[in-house]
Amino acid sequence: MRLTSKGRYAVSAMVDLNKQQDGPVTLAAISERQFISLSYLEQLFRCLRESGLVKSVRGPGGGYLLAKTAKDISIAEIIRAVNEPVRTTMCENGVRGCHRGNRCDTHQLWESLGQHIYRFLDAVSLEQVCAKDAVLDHIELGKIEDYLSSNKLPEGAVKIEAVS
Amino acid sequence: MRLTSKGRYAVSAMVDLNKQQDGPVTLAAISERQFISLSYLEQLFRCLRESGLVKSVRGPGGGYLLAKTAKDISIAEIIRAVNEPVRTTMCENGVRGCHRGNRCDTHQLWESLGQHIYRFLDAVSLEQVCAKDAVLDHIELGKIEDYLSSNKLPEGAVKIEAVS
DNA sequence: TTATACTTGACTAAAATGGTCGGCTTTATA
DNA sequence: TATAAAGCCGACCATTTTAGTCAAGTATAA
Repeated sequence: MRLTSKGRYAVSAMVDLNKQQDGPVTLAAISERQFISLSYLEQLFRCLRESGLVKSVRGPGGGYLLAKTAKDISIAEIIRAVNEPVRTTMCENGVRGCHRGNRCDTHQLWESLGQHIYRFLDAVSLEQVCAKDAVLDHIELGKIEDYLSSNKLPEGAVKIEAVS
Repeated sequence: MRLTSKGRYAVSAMVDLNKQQDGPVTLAAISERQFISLSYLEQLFRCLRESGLVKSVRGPGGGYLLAKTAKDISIAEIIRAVNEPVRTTMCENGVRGCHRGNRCDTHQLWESLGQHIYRFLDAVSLEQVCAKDAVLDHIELGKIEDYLSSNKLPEGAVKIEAVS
């Protein structure tokens, strides 16, 4: 998982989609409201659909709908959907640094940070972002404590590609 | 503050520097150990010096030294030192989205995430990263709770440049 | 005075990003 | 059943950013 503006565009689009009440929402409409080019939205929604976050209705009157309720969609899922699966870090394949047997010093730092970011984004749902007076600082703190105490490593955690 | 490999290189170099015990450390030596090109290190250390994290000794036998103790240098400082100051997000200058008076929906999300990352990196010191058996997950959790309860907004927090 | 090491600025190759374009398929409805 | 609305899909491309090189300095210990 990487943090790029592509992911941010995707989140904006999903927020917009969630706010529209009835029937399929066309990309053209999202494009106008969010100032994202239609072609780019097509790219993003293809990813979102393939990840099972939205479903499409073709033909006139068609558009996109959320495939699950907003409460069950995390921001992490959205961002992951539009980014390529992470390449393995250099720490594993030994191209530079972190090789010849000695584990690199900063490895754990980046891994820890990556998990930290992942936990944050995974703990925030689309619904929470859409809520008018969401106070994310408090929302996520509780969740994060749960994660840490449960000690499970979230699959697909954020990779801060380590270099040496 | 941005998270790029430039920052990761800088952290690796600082870790290396801190591990060398006596006297100034030459960039040539760091270059060899960390597999970072000398020219690139020069660029990085210029930033680090200008930010007051290291000091240089010129001439033969010269090199670089930490300007403060490792305990007093946070990873956030290192990364900030080698990256340009953040441009204001689009949310403020109204180029696209988030303009015409209505504050963008995702603004708070990215701001919150940015602060979250910042707090993490600010709570970890160079010394901790160098410590052999550091368990960052636990180290940072305590500190983060302090931050949240003390309610102060760290200046220069991480910006996840918001787009809409 | 010379070799070592930092200092500085200009330049550049490669990759990522954020798109565009054109043509296709599905389907409601007139 | 013709047509237009909408999604689907693959190829392509310009710009920016990143990571790095190069060349020409300056300071200083020995």
